[in-house]
Amino acid sequence: MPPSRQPGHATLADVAAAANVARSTASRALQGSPRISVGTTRRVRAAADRLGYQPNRIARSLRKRSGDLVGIVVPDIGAEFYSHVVKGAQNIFDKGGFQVLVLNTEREAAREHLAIQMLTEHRVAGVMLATSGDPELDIRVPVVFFDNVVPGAGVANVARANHDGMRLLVSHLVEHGHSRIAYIGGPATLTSGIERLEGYYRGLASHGLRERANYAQIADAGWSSATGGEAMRRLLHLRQPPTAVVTSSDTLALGALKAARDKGARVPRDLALVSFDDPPFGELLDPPVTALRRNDREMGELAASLLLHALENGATGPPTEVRLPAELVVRASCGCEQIP
Amino acid sequence: MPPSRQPGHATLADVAAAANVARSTASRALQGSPRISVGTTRRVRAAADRLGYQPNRIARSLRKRSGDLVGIVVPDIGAEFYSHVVKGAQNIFDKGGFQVLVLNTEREAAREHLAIQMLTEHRVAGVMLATSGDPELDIRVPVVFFDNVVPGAGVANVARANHDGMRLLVSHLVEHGHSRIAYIGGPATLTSGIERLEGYYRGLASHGLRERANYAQIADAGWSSATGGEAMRRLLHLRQPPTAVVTSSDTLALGALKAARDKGARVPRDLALVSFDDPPFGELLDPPVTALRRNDREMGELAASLLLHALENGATGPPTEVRLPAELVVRASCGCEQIP
DNA sequence: CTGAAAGCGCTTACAG
DNA sequence: CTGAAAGCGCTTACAG
Repeated sequence: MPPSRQPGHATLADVAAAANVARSTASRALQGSPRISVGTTRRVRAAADRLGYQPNRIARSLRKRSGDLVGIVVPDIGAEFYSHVVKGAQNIFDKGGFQVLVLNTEREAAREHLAIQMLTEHRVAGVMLATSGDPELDIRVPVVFFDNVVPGAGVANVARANHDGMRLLVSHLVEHGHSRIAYIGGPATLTSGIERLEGYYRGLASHGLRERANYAQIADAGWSSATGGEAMRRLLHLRQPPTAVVTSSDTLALGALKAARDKGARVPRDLALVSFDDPPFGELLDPPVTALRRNDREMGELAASLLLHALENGATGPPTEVRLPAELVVRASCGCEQIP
Repeated sequence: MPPSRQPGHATLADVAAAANVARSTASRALQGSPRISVGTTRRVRAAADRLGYQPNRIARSLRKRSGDLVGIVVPDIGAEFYSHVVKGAQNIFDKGGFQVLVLNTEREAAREHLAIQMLTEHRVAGVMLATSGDPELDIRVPVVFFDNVVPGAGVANVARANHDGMRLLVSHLVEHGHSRIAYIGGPATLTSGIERLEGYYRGLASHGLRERANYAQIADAGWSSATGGEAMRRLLHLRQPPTAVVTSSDTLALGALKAARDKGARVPRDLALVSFDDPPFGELLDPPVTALRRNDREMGELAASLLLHALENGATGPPTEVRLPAELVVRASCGCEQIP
């Protein structure tokens, strides 16, 4: 026996009966098919309104063998960066008529794996994924990787210009006369961890500066402020501490800034600080932090557009590889503006 | 003609054929039904593995007439508060076996209406909604309202202790000797806008302070920093400006702080400032801001738990009304700690 | 313990 | 222009 009828959900059959037509006719009328006469269409629509008919998308998806769901998988929806990406992406998917299933992985490969599986079981049309490094990715639908890139995979890869960005930051510190420039970044396991560290080294090299022992400090996988602070403390305890630090995220910058302040180091007088990822309200910090402009929402919009395009036109050829350009926002923590 | 078979998606029929059993048996084996012999179960599972079978949840939902989707509707997923709520809620739904469809409304009633309709058409099991005031809400599934309360509606209402929180803030300023205390808040149309303004007035009253003309300034519906700044500028231009300001959100506080600083008002020496909703990294601001501790994630977890409970046990009786308690985090902007 | 059959609510070739 | 029929991929009474 099927479960009892849910009250409050008229079906297409109900509408058809009320309008005195076949289900097929009702279906077509509701779709606005030109094959149905205007009179019938009107009658069906009226019946649907009268009954408060709301089509069952589950049934439609099953029958059409394609739904209007799309998945976004992120390490942490609570992180500003990801929530902004999701927002940007949703803007685009909305216009494309897609609904968004958001999954959190907490940066665990196992959860990422489950997330992908769940999305597959829901037969999503496509996926936007900021991978945390699931080693055995098995995605059977079009996927756009963002933030962390999987070269050559999916229909597109969207990431920031990590190399350029870091070099921009390092160069700016060099212009301030620094040569003892340290680095605080996330683990060098994923795109941004690897590329920003490389960018730091290249930045040093391009100015003829040498790499110093223990000047590259690595925080935890969550790029947490706490471990950013610990990294800063380690740097300050070095026999020859740096005169400038570049952090590879806003969260790390904030932790580092607080640690420096707690240790009595005045920024930028005793220690200059610049950061990837402009901290929210960076201009209100003490001191205001020089950083790279955020383009979180743009990344989401771009990634979503690329996915949408693939969904509509079919994926063709190798993945599109996109880098969002870096732009420096100069404030005081680098030494540019004097603090009163 | 039905659309052609999608490659890469084995069906239950495929599994059954491979295991030499009926579809019904395969289904039961995969569900771990005790009615099926261990041998058969093993055989079916092996076949499923071999074929990479991933059940079609769309089909299952249609047949069972209930799915594992739940909806969360928020005004702005990019806002820290909402992204944290969503994260907390997802934690809970995850454990309950539900997937989360997140919808943005941009604070527009029309979009909220569409969001609810979309969720209904997807036959979600329940909804968590931070309403922006859609006047004709028509939700046919269990709903938990959060942040903005709709008294008596839904299975539960979860909000912060807005009255208590504001009075806590006002009282603290009074303890610092202030009597000219102004307010910057969001529009008094929704729960937090209304209740925080009321809380401000009650706070004044409970200390025998009178309401002063133009001391309650209202920002825009997005509680944006920009309009918070404008409100602060209006206050500073008053013939008799306040000596202390309480803002009803972190974003307003940040805008107000910046405006005050730009006008040359030193905080807290010339002007004390306290805020609802601890700003992220409030301790790193200049000056560190005294505020109410955030409990965003808790709100999400609580709201989700209440919805889950209703889903499992059926909604019974009037809605549960929950208020998350307010707690003051004392820093420097109120005048408590002296700035060097 | 297993299977044949019905049916969830739609859409769409096919026939008229 | 309209309708009867099939079928999407499952689950579950019912029968054996």
